Amino acid sequence: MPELPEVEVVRRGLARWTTGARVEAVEVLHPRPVRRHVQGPADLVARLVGVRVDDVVRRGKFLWLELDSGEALLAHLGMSGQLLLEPPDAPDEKHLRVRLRLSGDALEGRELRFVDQRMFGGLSVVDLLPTPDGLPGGTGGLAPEVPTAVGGDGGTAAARGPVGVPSSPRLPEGVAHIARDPFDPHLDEAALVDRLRTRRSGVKRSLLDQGLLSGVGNIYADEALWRARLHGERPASGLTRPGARALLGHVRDVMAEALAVGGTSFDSLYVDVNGASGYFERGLAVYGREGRPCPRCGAPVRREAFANRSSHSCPVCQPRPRTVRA
DNA sequence: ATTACCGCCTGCTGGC
DNA sequence: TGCCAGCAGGCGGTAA
Repeated sequence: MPELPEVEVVRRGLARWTTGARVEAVEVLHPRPVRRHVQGPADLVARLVGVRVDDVVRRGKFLWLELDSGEALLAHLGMSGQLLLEPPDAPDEKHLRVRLRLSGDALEGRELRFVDQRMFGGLSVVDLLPTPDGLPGGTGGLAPEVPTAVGGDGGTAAARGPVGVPSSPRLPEGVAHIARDPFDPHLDEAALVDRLRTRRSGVKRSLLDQGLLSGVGNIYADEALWRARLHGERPASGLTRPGARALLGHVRDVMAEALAVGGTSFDSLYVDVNGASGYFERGLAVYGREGRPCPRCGAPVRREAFANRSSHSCPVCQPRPRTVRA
């Protein structure tokens, strides 16, 4: 399930190999992943052929290619989307949805493929609009190399290192409602802390609200809450300012550690542009580990229903809040 | 404005 | 063996 670290790994791969490339041809093999391009698949193709990729930018889990036409190829990986760079003679994946033939020196002939089993994700071409505040819209450019080291101390240094460079001060149409993410240098953390503390819903639900803070999904929400020793159903309004700041620090830390080892690959559904898995699964303390010992206290990890999915936590380190009587 | 829930998708697993 | 319910879950839409 691609969350911010996984999308950033993909962004870096695309930035490295497709910046400056030109789109030669586009083939839409399934209509569903381009459903958000309201003018239809033929229009999407027409807008892409002949344009050049100027930058690859990410905000939260949204990713886009800035095009020299003034538009953006906007992508969301959803649950199972992949953007792969492959030789044209590689066999088509079973769930290949869109193929983009590109020309560019760094590509060495490879084409870009959007592969998506469940089709929650998709591609569209939309206008690039100025940001309301005039600040960069997200993280772009050629970031430092993704470290290939596996294991080690979990990437404490990486948690403090640079994540990317600012993009142009533009956002694709329809992305303005997505908040800045924890790696964005223009995230207003004080304002976020104050806003978080006005929320009446649970702190996990708040972390997952992409309009408040973007990039956090179910995995990293559970991991950050474990680090902060908070149960996800604690009301966000009950956080102190230092408590909220500490929680955001844990969100940033766990995501930076995951990024440093290529992200989390739970099943084969998340891979980088070369098809390689990430290694952070071994860094997870609670997510997907029901019944196994809490790394901190040894109590068996608990799984609870949460909004038609699951939450994982330690029953000792993260006690449930007192049941609130209506 | 905030909050919560539903529907969208496919593949896999477990129970009967 | 086959069938089906349940599960994975991010996000847009909608209703309260």
